[in-house]
Amino acid sequence: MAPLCSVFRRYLKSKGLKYTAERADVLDAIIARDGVFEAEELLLEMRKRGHRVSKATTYRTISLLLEAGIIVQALFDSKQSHYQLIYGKEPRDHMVCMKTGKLVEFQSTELTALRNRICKELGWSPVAHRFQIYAVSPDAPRS
Amino acid sequence: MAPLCSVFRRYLKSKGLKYTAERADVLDAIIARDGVFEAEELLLEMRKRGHRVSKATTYRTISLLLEAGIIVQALFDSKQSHYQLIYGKEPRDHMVCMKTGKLVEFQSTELTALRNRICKELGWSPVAHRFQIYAVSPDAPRS
DNA sequence: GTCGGTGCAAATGCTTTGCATTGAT
DNA sequence: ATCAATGCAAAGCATTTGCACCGAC
Repeated sequence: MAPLCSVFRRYLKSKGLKYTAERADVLDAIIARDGVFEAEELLLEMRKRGHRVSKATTYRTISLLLEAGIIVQALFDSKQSHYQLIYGKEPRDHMVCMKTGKLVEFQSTELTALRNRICKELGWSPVAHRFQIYAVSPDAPRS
Repeated sequence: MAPLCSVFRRYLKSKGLKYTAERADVLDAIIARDGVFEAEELLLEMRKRGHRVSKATTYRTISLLLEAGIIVQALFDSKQSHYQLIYGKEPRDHMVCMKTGKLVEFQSTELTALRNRICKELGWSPVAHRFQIYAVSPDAPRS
């Protein structure tokens, strides 16, 4: 599997765009987080490493990474966007604790199979899906 | 099954709040739409019927209906919130066409069973879930 | 020297809030 | 009288955009 930066570089090249230091910084910050992240967290991560990338560039890079299929939008509860590195990984779904906010990722091939079956019945061609479970984790204080 | 307005009224009463004409208007508009809706659409719907409810009150009422468990947030793709009447209905999931934007609702007991199984394995107690399939509908023009 | 890239600040657009007024019990 | 509800306009907040400047090829 090609390293992420070359995947991104290749994508950019195909669009006549450049792989700049700022774009590399954003990608590095995403790799460092390795999980669900928000735009603001990337800014903090980069600052921590002494890199100053503007908010605008960060958002613009996130946008490119989405287009490239390297990251996807993940959670869907808050108003804020959450993203997640996806390239080279199995798609992951999320379970969120309604009391503690704890987030657990899981994957289920059964789910994908079910999705494909539902699509087939209706004559649609599946592309992707999102599944999020709201639940209470065992370590939540019982009310 | 109790009519929606009494469910709402009962909820409000339990919180020491009132069932006002404006709140009734919002609920009526939601019932009239019968599907996924946005705040702005409710304002239009109400205007169409000659009711003037402010944007602020509409949002405040949506908030109360969410608390009451009468509606839930539905789609999760755009920045905008989408809601859906849920009380007295089976939870419904969504399939969105990536080319035409067409929206289809479906329900799957299998999905709920799968959700419960996943929770059980991890020791969590399931409360709710959301599932959205991204696909291409058969009536989309092939690229 | 032409394009794209960047940062800044301003704009956007949905949603929320502060506040003065109004209404119900 | 008290307590909540309403409408308006202003504020919030994540995200996007316009613009001037910079740099690579």
